[in-house]
Amino acid sequence: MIKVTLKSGVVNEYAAGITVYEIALGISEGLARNACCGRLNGSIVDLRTKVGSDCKLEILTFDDPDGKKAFRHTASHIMAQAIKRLYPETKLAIGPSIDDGFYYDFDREKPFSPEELIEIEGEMKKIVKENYDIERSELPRAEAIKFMEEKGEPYKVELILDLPEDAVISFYKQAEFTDLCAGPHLMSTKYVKAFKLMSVAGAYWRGSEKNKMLSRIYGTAYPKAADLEAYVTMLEEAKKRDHRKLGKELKLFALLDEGPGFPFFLPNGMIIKNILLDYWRELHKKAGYVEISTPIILSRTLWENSGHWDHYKDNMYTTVIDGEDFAIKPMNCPGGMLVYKQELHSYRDLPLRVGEIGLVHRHEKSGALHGLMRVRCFNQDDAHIFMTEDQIKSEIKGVIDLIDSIYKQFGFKYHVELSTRPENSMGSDEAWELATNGLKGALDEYGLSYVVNEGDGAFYGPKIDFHLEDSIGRTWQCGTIQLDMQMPERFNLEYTDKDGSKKRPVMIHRVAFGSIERFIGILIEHFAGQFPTWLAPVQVKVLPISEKFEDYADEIYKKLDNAGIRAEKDLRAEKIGYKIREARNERVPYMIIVGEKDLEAGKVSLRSRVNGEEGQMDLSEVIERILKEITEKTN
RNA sequence: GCUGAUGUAGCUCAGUUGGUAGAGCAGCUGAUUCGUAAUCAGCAGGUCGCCGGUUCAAGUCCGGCCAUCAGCUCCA
Repeated sequence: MIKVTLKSGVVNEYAAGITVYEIALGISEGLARNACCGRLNGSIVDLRTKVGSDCKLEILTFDDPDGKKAFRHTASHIMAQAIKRLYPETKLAIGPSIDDGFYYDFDREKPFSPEELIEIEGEMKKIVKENYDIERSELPRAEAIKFMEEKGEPYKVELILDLPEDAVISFYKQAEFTDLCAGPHLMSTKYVKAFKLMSVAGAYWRGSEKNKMLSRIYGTAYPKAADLEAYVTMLEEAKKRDHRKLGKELKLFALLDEGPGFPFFLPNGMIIKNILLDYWRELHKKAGYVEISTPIILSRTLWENSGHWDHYKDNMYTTVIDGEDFAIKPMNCPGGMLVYKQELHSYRDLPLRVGEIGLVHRHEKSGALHGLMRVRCFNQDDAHIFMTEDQIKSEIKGVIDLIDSIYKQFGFKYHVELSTRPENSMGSDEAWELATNGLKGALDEYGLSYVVNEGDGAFYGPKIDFHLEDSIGRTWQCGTIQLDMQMPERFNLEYTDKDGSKKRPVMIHRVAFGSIERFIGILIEHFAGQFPTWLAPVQVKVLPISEKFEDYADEIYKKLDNAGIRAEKDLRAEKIGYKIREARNERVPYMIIVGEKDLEAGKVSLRSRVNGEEGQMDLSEVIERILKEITEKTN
C-alpha cells in the first residue's frame, strides 16, 4: 500500500501502481473530467502516470498554468496528427505550448495556405470527436532512434541524439500518431473542445538563422468555446488600439516609404513628445540631474575607442567628412565621456548625474521594424551617472525609484530582468562581479523581483531592464540601468579623492522612457488614444451650435487659450451632432458647446469624454477643472 | 536578413476568364443655421508601389526591386 497526500491535506491509501487519473476519479468525477495533469512530488506528470510510492499529489486543471500547458500541448499533437493524415510527406519538428496557445513546426515543400488551415482544423475536429486515448510509453535510446528513422522523421532523430545519455525518452500515442514528447498530456483527445489555427509563419529549425526555415502553424485552444471567443474578441479589440492605426487616425506620426524606420512626428504627436520631455526635465531637475547635448556625428576613432565600432559597426551609419570616417551615434555615452573630461572633477562632485535627450541611429534589419516600437532612429532619455564605488547601490536605487515613479504616473505595470555578462565582453572578472553584485544588491534592497538572463548583458556591463506590455501582451524593453566600469577605463576618466589621489569613477547608463518613440507607441495603446488631459494634443474643442454663435465661441476659445489650455474651435457650418462625432473620434477630453441658451445665460454646456453631457455651467468652473487635471496629471 | 502574405484616390476598400479604373468617407463649391455620434447637392481627385518582360492589349500574367503586415533571427 502507498500513502498519497492530496493537495487538500487528505491522506489516502491505495494499492501501488494506481494511476494519477484513478486517484483523481476517486476524489470527484467532475474534477477528473477537467483535469489536465497532476503535480506529483512537485513535478508535473500525466494523469496516466502510475503512482509507485508514498507521494504528494495535486490535480491540475486548465486553470493552472501547468494544466494549460498540458492542454495546449495536446492540441498541438492533434494538429500534427491531422497534418500527417492530410499531408503525410510533412516532416515534424517541434510543437510546444506557448503563452496564448501552441505551435508546431513542420518541414514541407510548399507552405501551408489559409485554405489548408481550414482543412487541418476540420481534420482536428474529427480527431477530437474520435476520442482517442493518449498513451505514454518509453523506449531505450537506440530503439527510439530506430523508431523515428523508420517513420522518416529526421528532426525527431536529431532531437533524440541531442538528449543526454541517461535521459528518459518518452513517446505519446493517440491512435495511429506517435510523437516524441516529454509530456505531460491530457488523457484523451476529446477534451480539446475549442481551438483555432491562427497563422502560418516561418521559423528557423532550433531557432538559429543558420538552419533551415520551417513552416510554423500557430493555434490556440480552450476547453470551452466561450473562452476561445473571448480570446479572439480580445485580439480584435487590441487591433483597434494598435499604435500604428491610431497614430495615423489621430495624426500623431507617420512612417513613410521614403524613410523606413525613420518616423515623422506630426503636430499632434509633437505635442505629446514635448510634454513628455517637459515632464522628464522637471523630474530630473528635482532628482539632481544636469542636462547636456552632444553631437550626432562623431569620428570613427572615438567609436573604436569606446568599443562600439568592434561590436556594432554593421549596425552603424557612417559618413566621410574631409576624407575622414565618421559615424552617426548609436549611443550617447562616448559624447558624455568627452563632456566629463572637459574639466577636473573632485570627489565632492560625485555622484554627477548628467542627462541627455539624445537622438541615436541604429541600423535595424528591415524585418525587425515595427511602427514606433522598433525604429532606426529614436530619442533616448539618457543619463550617465559618475560616482564612487560605494555610491553604486544608493544611486541605482535612486534610478529605480525614478523609473518606478514615471511608470506609475502612466499606470503601467512592468517586470524587471537582470542580464549578466555576455560571451563577447570586455573587462576583468572582478569588475563584472562588482558590477553585477551592485545591480543585484540594489534590486534586492529595493524589493523588486526579477528574472535573470544569463549572458544577455551589454558588452561593457550588466544591466537591469524594465519591460512594459503592449495591448496584446507583447512586452517591450523600455527602461534600463547599466553599470559600466569599462567606458571610464577606456576614456581614462578620473576624479581627485580626499587624499589628493586620482581615482577612476564608476558609471551608470540609464534610460527611463527608453526610446521616447517606443514609449509613445506604448502610451497610445495603453490609453487607446484617449490620452489623459495633461497629455492630450487638444484638450478642449469649442463647438458653436450654428454660425450665429461664432463670436461667443471665439470669446470662449480665447479665454481657454489665455488660461494655457490647448483648445480648438470648430466654426464650420455643420450640425452639432457632426461636430461632436468628429471631436469624439479625435478623443478630445472636453467639448464646450455653445448656442442660444448659453449665450443668454453667459454660460457654456460641457460634454466630457468620460461622463458625456454634463449640462450648463460657468466657463471659469470648466477652466479650473481642466487646469487642475493638467497640473495634477490626473484623468 | 529569412519564410509567407499584402501594396488600387488623403483614408477604408471594390475591380469578373487580360479589353487603358469605381464606391464610401475626407477635400473643394453652393445651399442649409440646426442643442449632443454623420444635412443635401455639385465638383475635383489615381504613372493601379517602382522597374522590366509576355501580349494587338496588363491594375489583372511573369521576373526583379522597394515598402508594409505576421512570425523567426537580431535588438548596445
